[in-house]
Amino acid sequence: MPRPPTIDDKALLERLSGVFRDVGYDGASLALLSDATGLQKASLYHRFPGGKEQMAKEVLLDARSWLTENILLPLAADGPAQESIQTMIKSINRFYAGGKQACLLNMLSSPHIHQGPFSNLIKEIFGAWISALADVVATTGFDKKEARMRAERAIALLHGSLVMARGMGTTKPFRDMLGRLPAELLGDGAPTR
Amino acid sequence: MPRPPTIDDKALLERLSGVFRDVGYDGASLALLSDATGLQKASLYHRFPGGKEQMAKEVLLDARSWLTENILLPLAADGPAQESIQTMIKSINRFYAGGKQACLLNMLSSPHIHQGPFSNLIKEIFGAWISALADVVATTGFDKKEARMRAERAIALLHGSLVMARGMGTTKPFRDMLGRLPAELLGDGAPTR
DNA sequence: GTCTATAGTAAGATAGAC
DNA sequence: GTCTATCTTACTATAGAC
Repeated sequence: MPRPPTIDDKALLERLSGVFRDVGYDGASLALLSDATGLQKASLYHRFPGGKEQMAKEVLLDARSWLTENILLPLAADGPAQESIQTMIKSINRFYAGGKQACLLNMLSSPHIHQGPFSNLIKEIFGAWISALADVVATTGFDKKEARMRAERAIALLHGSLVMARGMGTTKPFRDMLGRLPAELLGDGAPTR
Repeated sequence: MPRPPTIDDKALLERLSGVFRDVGYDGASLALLSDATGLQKASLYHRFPGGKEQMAKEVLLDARSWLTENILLPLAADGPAQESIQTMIKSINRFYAGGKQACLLNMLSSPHIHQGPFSNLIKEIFGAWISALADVVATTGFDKKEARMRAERAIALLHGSLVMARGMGTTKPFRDMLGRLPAELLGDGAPTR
C-alpha cells in the first residue's frame, strides 16, 4: 500500500524556497536542500525529476500564486485605496518575515541561469505587481503616469530596503520603509516637482 | 629576468569584479574567473593565495576605495548640495554601467559566506554611504532625522532599481530613478506627512 | 515514496616545470 | 609570473532495494 509522503507539497516548497532565498540559486546545493526538507537527494529527484532547476521554478510559480492571491487580488478589490495598501503591507511583512527573508525575484535573477524559464517569470511578476499598485494609486486621483511612477518607486523601495537589510544585518530599513509606504504611494508630496 | 604581468592589478580586479557582479559569489567559479581575466587558475592563486574568498574581498575593498574617492569625498566637499548630488549621480551611473551592472553589495551579501570579513565590510560601506548623503541633505536645511531618512530612502531606491533592472531585463528603472534622485533627496515634497 | 550507494562531472586548490 | 597537470572534495544526478 502506498506510503504517505513525509512532508506535504506546501511545506516542501516552503523549505526549498527558504534555501533559495537565503543563498540564491548557485548557493543552493542539493545537500542544503536535502537538509532543509528532511528528504534525501534521491527523494527530491523523485518529486522534481527536473532537478534543481525544476525546484526553483516551482518555488517561483508558488511565489507568484501567493502574490496573486494575497497581494494582487486584494489590491484590485474595490474599496478605499488606503485600506488596500494597508492589507498589502501586512501581507508583504509576512512574506518577507519582517525583513529577515530576501526576495526570490532578487536571488533568482541571474543572467547565467538558463536565461529562459526564470527570467520571463520574474519579469512577469514584477510587471504584474507594478501594474496592480499603479491601478490602486490611480483611483485616488493621480494621473496614470504619476501613478505608475509611484508604483515603480514603491517596488524599488521595497526591494532596495531588503537588500539593505540583508547587507546591514538589521531589518530596520525594511520596517521603516513599510511604515512610510502609504505616504510614498498616496502622499501629496511631490518629490518630482 | 622578471616577466611583467600580462594584466595589471587594476584591470584584473575590474574583470574579477565583473564576474562577481554578474553571477554572485557562489556562481563565480574559478573557470569563469579564469576566462574573464585570461589567467589560468594557478596564476590567479599566485596573485590571490587566499583563493576565491580573497579575490572577492579585494574586489570589495577596491569598490570601497572607488566609492570613497568618487562619491563620498565629492559629497563631503563644500559647495551647493545640488552640485554634489549631480556629481554623485554621474559617478553612480558610470559605476553601475547605466544599470547594466548589479551591485557588489547585493551580490556578495550572503548569510553563508563566512559571515565574517565580508558582512562587516558591506555593512560599513552602506553606513558610510548613507551618512555622507545624509550630511549633504542636512546642509540644505532639513533636520538630521529627516536628512537621514531621505538618505536611506535614496540608497534603497538605488539598490531596488538595480534589482528591478536586472529582473525586468531593462535599465529603465535605474535610469528613471537616477533622474528623480535629486528631487527625492532635496525636494520640498513631504511623502511622510 | 524514501532510502543507500554510486556514477560522472565540475568545483576549489596545489605541485612543479619553464 | 604563467603555465600544464594533478589532487581532493563537493556537486548534480541516477540506479535499484525496500
